[in-house]
Amino acid sequence: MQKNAAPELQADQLVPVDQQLCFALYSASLAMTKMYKPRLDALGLTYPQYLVMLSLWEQDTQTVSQIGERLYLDSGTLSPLLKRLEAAGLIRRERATTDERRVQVALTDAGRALKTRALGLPQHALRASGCTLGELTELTARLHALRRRLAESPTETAVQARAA
Amino acid sequence: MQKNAAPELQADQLVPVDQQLCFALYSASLAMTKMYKPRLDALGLTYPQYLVMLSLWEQDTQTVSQIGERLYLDSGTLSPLLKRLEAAGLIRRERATTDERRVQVALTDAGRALKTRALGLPQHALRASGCTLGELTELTARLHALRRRLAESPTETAVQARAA
DNA sequence: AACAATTCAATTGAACACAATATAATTGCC
DNA sequence: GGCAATTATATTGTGTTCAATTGAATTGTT
Repeated sequence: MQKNAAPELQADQLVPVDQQLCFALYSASLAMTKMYKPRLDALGLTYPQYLVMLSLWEQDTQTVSQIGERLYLDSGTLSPLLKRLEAAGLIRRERATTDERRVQVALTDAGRALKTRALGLPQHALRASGCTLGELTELTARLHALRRRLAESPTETAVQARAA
Repeated sequence: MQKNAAPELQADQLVPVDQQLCFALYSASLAMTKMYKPRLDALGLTYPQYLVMLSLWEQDTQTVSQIGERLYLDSGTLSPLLKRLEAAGLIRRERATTDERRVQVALTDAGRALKTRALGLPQHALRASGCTLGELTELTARLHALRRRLAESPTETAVQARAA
C-alpha cells in the first residue's frame, strides 16, 4: 500500500456542482460583475467596457490586438464593444498610416476625464470582497496562475493531432 | 505612527488591470469555459447547459426557480436554455398540476444516459488546472465565500434607500 | 514583379446574462 | 366570494463571448 498518496478524484461518481471549481469560478465571476454594475452604470460603462478603459488608462493608444492580448479577448468581442465606446465619445478609432490593417484606439478628452471617476472602484471592490488587501493580492495571483495553466492545457484537436 | 496597520489601497491612483481581482476572476472564468469547450462539444452541451445537467443529475425533477437558486441564474437565462435542452431531447418541461405557475424540469432517458459520458470531466479539469486536489478544494471554497460576500454587498439602490 | 502565406480587423451566427416588463396563477385579506 | 398583492415563469432588448468566415493589407519567396 502506498504511503502519502495524494487524494484522487473518482471518475465513476458524480461530483456535486457546488464542489466543482469551474462552477465556483463561474458564479463568483458573475457575482463580481453584478456587484460592479451599479457603479459602472453611473459611469455609462458595462463591465467589459470598463476593462478596456482600464487598459487604455494604463497605456493610451493601442491597437485592437494589443487590447485583446492584454484582456484575452478576440476581435469578435472587441470590435462591437469598441464601436460602442466610440459612439459614447470615450475613444477614437483610426487606421494606422504605417500599416492600414491596424486600428489604433486612443482616448478622447472625455475618455481620459472618466478615469478620475473610476479610481474609487478597486477600493469599493476590496470592501465588498470582505478580504484584506493581502488576501486579495494572493487570490488574484492564484487566479492568474490558474488562467495561464488552463489556457496552456492541450486542446482536443491538439491531442488528436499528436495522436495522428 | 500606527503599528501593524493593514496595507491600504490608494483611491487616487490607477490600479493596473492585471492586479485587480475582478479581472483575474473574469479571465480565469472565461479560460475555464474555453478549456471545457471541446469536451462539452462532444456531449452536445454548452457550459451553462452542463451546469444545469449537473444540477439535474444530482437531483432529478426541479422547478425552474430551484435550478436558478442552485446556479444563481434567473429565468431570463434559464428559460431559453431549458428550451434548447428540451429540443435536444435531454429534459422534459411540464407545468406542475398542483401549482400551474411552476414548471417541473425532469431528465429524459437520454438526459440520464449522458451522465456517464460526463463523469470524467472534473478529473480532466483537475489535470488542466495543474492543482492538487487539496488546492482545488481550497480554492473552490474561497471562491464560494467570495461569491457569497459579493452577493451580500449592499447595492447602490439599497444604499440610497437607507439614506432616504 | 508576382503570388502565396500571413496578419489584422470586421462580420456573422449561436448562446448566454440580466434588467425590465408582461402574463398567468395563487395566496391573503376583508 | 372578490380583489389586491405576491409568486413563477416567459418575453424583450442590450451587450457580450466566441468560432468561423471574410476581406483587405502586408510580408516573404521566388
